[in-house]
Amino acid sequence: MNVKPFQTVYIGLDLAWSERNPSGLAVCTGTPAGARLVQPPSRLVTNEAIVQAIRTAIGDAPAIVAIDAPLIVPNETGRREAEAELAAAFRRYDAGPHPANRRLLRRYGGVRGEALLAMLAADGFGYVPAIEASMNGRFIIEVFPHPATVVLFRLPHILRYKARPGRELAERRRELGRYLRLLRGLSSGDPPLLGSDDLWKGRDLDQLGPSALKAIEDEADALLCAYIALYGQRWGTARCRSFGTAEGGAIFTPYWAEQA
DNA sequence: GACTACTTCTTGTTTCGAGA
DNA sequence: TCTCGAAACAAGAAGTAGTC
Repeated sequence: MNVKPFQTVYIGLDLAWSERNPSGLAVCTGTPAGARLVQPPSRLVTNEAIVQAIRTAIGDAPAIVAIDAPLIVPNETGRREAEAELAAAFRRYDAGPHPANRRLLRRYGGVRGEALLAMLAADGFGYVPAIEASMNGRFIIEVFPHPATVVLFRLPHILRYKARPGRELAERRRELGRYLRLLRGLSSGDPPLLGSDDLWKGRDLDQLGPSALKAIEDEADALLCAYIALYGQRWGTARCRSFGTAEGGAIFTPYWAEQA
């Protein structure tokens, strides 16, 4: 991929906890003033495929990879400080994060995020707990889409588009359709994300089953992760906040300007 | 056999009702 | 009023049953 000088590549990765399930990946390029989607969201399975896709996308350019998955998990049991703080701030919006610990993640083959960090370190990437405005280089951050949707789209609670016991397919379709419309609206956001206007437009969600909906969810979350990276570089701590610590794991998310 | 759909599991917090 | 326990809810993934 040919990236213009001084442009940053913003990569969103909705990372599955194990390689048994596909992960969504979206690639945008631009500057803190705005970016364009250059690679429509896709789904990849293995760590190798993900790393190769990232290497192909970034070339020699600086890049920020925003990953929706636990990256630093030092605790054997319980939950991380980041999850406790995030839950306290966003629980009223039903955006409580899933507890992550090594014992739980061992069921899925270990902390996949740590493995990816190690693989991408060879390409000059370093883990950071937060993005500062206009920072330049190659960074990896951990993000969580639900709080981001609440803040970016000013929602009273999260969009309930994920499969849950008792949640009807019709509700999932309705909420996912709403989510996709909001994502397309980022073309007029601050910063704007262009090129996503036609995404999923030809898909009739009412005709899709749970698996097809899940695939679109993964792609949509990947796109939002990429936008969080762009948003973070645009606003930094003025409109974003990092929960937790670098040592114990941190989750970076857009935050209300008056409270960030 | 491959795919889809549904249920269950795990961890931790919040809410609500019952009892002291 | 306070404490305790049960239920509900969030998340991602595994396991199982059903269908083609």
